[in-house]
Amino acid sequence: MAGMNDLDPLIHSQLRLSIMSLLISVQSADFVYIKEKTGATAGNLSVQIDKLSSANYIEVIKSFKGKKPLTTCKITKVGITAFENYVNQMQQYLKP
Amino acid sequence: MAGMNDLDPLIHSQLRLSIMSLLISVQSADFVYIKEKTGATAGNLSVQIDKLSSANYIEVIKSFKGKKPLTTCKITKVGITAFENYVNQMQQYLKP
DNA sequence: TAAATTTGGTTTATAATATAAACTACTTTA
DNA sequence: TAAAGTAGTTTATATTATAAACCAAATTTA
Repeated sequence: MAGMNDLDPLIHSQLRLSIMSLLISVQSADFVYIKEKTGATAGNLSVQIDKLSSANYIEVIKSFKGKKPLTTCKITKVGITAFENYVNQMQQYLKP
Repeated sequence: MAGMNDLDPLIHSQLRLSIMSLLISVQSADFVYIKEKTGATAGNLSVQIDKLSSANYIEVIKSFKGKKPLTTCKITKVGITAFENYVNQMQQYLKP
């Protein structure tokens, strides 16, 4: 509770936190995998991936797996830093 | 990332998390004190205290200090449990 | 002592955010 | 070839957070 810095709102949303939490521990993950892991709807996931991508927290690579579209996500250096900051900030709330 | 349980939305909001985090470590705190510590506006604080109170996460006691109204907040047992659950859940996101 | 300001809030309106539903484009299967 | 499935995006709506406006009483200031 000392500093009480604001939590990065871009990471703080339930779904975006799940996405970042997942991507921090893997090389990359595709749309369907993230969807399954997080339990998000496709629409919501699409929107939140866009936001993280716009902030340059993640990189989105669009390709094809055979004839099906494949959206692959990777966390960026900026994203890693932002997530680490979020973790530190959040810890202050959890153990006051 | 294993279970990926949902975070209690009642606690997850930035300001309500701040309130709960503050109240978990003190006997009680009054409106003005919470307002200063969290940096919230009075309006927002009033609304969020109501929500936590409605969920029985905190107890709100209205009295007077001299001639001025005094709103005192205390975390309840329900609130303590909810906060502890939130902490455990959040930890899974922070260290995947 | 009357007017202005401060205190301690609540209520209401608006902005931001999350979510769901509908839609697109293409592919596979019956 | 019609129906169903895959992999998403777009748009509309519900939820949530925030700010602005307001209120009543007390206090300060001119």
